[in-house]
Amino acid sequence: MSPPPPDGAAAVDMETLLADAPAGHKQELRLWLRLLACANLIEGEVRRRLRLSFDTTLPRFDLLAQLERAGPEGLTLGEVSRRMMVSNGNVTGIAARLVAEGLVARRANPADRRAGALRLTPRGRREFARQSAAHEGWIAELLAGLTPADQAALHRLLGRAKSGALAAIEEASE
Amino acid sequence: MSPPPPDGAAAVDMETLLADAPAGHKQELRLWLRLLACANLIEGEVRRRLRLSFDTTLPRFDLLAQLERAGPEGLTLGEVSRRMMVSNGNVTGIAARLVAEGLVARRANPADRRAGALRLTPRGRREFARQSAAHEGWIAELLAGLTPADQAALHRLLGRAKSGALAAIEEASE
DNA sequence: CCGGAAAGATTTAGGCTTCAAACTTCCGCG
DNA sequence: CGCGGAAGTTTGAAGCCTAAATCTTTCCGG
Repeated sequence: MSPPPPDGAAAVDMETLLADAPAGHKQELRLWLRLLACANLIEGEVRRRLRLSFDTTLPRFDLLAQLERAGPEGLTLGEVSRRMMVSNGNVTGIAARLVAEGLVARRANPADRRAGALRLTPRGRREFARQSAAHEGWIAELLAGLTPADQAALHRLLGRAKSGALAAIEEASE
Repeated sequence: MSPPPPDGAAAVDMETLLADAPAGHKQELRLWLRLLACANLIEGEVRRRLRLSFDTTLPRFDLLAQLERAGPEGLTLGEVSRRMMVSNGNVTGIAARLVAEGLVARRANPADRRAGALRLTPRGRREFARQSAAHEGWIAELLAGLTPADQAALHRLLGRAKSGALAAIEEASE
């Protein structure tokens, strides 16, 4: 999603197309497509800037953020995977790259040799501080089209949507 | 994302964590994390159901949707890539798999041998109809936590957010 | 003490995604 | 005509992601 596909042509996304469609179609579908388009648009731009400014990726950034938040104790791989809401095996790979880059260190836990802790190295901490500051600015910039009141309202509605979806998922998997 | 990671443990996502954070942090960031969490939650569930019910994926479904909407003329690869807002090379691979599965056919264009058209096969059309009906129901179900008024308000706010983000991206790339 | 279930982590196979580099075909201009 | 750039597509390298299988270590009940 990052860059409006290499060909610089006018992007006609699915959402725009559906708006023109025969209509009559479900309102929920239109809402969902817009939500998705909106999230993908912003996420893509953030990914692009992470790559251009810091030569890194969103998953790497997210993992560093988890470790920064976790403090000096660090986190196990499993804990990181739960917090990032991604699979276990996925974290193995991302962590391996960050270790190779010297931003993250693994320390064995003598009390439980299965679970080693992941921690930021000093360099990792410095690097994340730089990235994090830029990231926060980007988000503010990308959401600047909304007034604070809009932001609050959107936050509230998304909260409802999230709980509703969670309930639906919960119910479906019984 | 899709399934609360294989380990069935309680998911503590980044958004929840940030809410607990020292506070004082930017409102935009909280909004963004919630938007992302919400979109990922729903998208993940849709992906999961597509896999379980139809043994397919979201990109495949999206590509079929584009072709269905396009009518009997079909679309070139480039046109599909623009509409799906993904890279050119990406569509090559997805289309190749759909062709191998017999849901999509390529037809050469004698007038321009570079650009062949992609079209649904009869089987592709039938299959998409099945998937599409289920998909629409899923979305309605997952968004059922919102009243129609909530949905309308959310749709409107997301429209503003999208335009604002587009403007910011536009401005940044000048 | 010991045998099996449970937990943490890794591996494997397959798919999606991007960017950048190549390739083919088309088109316009000299 | 013929050549160079533009357009459409493909390929390759790298990374992200999942589900499922596997391996190691721990824990617990008998």
